[in-house]
Amino acid sequence: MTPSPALKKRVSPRRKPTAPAEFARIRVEPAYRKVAAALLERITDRSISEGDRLPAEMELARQFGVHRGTVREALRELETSGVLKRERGSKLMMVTRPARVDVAAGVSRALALHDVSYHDVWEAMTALEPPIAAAAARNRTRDNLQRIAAIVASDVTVEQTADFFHAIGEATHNGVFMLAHEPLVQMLVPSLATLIDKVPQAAARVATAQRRIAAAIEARDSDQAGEWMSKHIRDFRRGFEIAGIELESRVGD
Amino acid sequence: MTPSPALKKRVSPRRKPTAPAEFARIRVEPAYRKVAAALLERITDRSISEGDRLPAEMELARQFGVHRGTVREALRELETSGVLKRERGSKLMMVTRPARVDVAAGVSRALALHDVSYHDVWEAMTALEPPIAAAAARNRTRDNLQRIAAIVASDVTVEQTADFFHAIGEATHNGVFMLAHEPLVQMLVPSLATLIDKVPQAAARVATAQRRIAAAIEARDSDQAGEWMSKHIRDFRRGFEIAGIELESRVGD
DNA sequence: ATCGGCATGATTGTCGGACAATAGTACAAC
DNA sequence: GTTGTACTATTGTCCGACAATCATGCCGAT
Repeated sequence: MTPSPALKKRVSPRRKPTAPAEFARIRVEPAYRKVAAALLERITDRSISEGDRLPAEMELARQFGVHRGTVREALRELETSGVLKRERGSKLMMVTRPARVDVAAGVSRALALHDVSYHDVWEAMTALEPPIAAAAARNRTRDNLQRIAAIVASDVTVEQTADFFHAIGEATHNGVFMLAHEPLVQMLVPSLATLIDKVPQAAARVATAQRRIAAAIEARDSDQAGEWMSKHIRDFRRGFEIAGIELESRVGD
Repeated sequence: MTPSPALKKRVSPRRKPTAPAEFARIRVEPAYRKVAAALLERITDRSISEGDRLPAEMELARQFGVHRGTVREALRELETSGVLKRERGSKLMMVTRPARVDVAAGVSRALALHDVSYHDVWEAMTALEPPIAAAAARNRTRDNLQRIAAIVASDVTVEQTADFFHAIGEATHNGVFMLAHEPLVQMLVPSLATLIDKVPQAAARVATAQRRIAAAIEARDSDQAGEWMSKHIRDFRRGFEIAGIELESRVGD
């Protein structure tokens, strides 16, 4: 191995704990992870900030004193966790704030692999969406209102429904809410298709609910907004039953 | 470039849309991402299932017809997204379901980078935790009860508080809930330390609330569980104010 | 028969070095 | 102004190599 200081250390790892004194586990972290950690720290503490471009791989390799391949592996990590991205066909990596939709995609995947059922998703939405609608009613701006109105005015489709939820989330002006209900919506989307397809009255009911919710949000009536959202979500469940979607079935991908 | 069929294609990418007919963007995906996608698909559709070991890197490289370095980059992606892991000091990678805590860590990081404030987190907890407690009251098993009792019986510390929330989450038996409130708890944890430190009566109040909530969950009284959790969360806010934690300040890392 | 030790092979982590394809840029030609 | 050319920087991918580590099986001592 060709050493290159500081990062080259490798320590012999654990061994079956045998006798008296308990030792702390020895962590042997590969260099690529250290590099990733080092970069991530600079990003989270904002010494490299949003929109900055990262140096070229070669340059990073030089600075860290590791091989370019090692840097690349680190970059892949940061890229998947969403803090690095490449803008449209550019070569250099740019520091970004993880896009909600990407983070949510990861969460959705995790949930799917954890065998959550439609019932689980629905239950969570029952709990989460009404307060979100209420918060939206409290915090919405005129811009939010416009966006919501535009969506409500258009035909009910799968994307339209997703957009609706999305816009409500935005209107809360609370990043936690936005990020929290994104995965739920993502997981629901595929089933929405069958729902709109198989339940004739679905589109109309959804449209009505959306209008009511939008109106309440416009009026800053958080109670009403929550109420109607509550009904809206309950309606989804009825829709599932009518469409013959088994509530206990795993939410597929 | 040394070709190796199937994955070696590279298409010349987009060019400024100039005139009449709009063309669809052409996606030029690097091989490492294709490899990652291919592996991920086999994992999400369960043809490689939980606990299976992945073949060695060389073998994968052979199968995909790419270089080992390329495979490694793909593996790093899957590793960070949590579907691959290495069991304690083993060499081969194992397929896993992303651990909640890891997924949540990513979410927390994203939220932190999105400048959410303590108020945002608190608002989300206000909305989310009471329904979770209610669901826990409905779905808890005896095992959950035991675990909760054990936690409530021990001294209030930062970890103890986190464990409490964790245990409540488990008791819902709903993966969505578990995953949803994990990031919130993670983001709260650092501030809990100051809270317990600076507010003398905090520990006692927390302990009381925990007991009440636990009792309601044991009695399967979901309304009461929600009620008390609601109070509990409100209390946190008061604690913040007393401790002098600025609600509008960014939740640091 | 069991156990510690040792050679052996497989696998990962990391390195050096190479080259084609692409993006950015600057400049000349139409 | 648009188009084409030339040059450079950078990424994506490859080849090949080697040390450290893990798993395994063999072997001799107890």
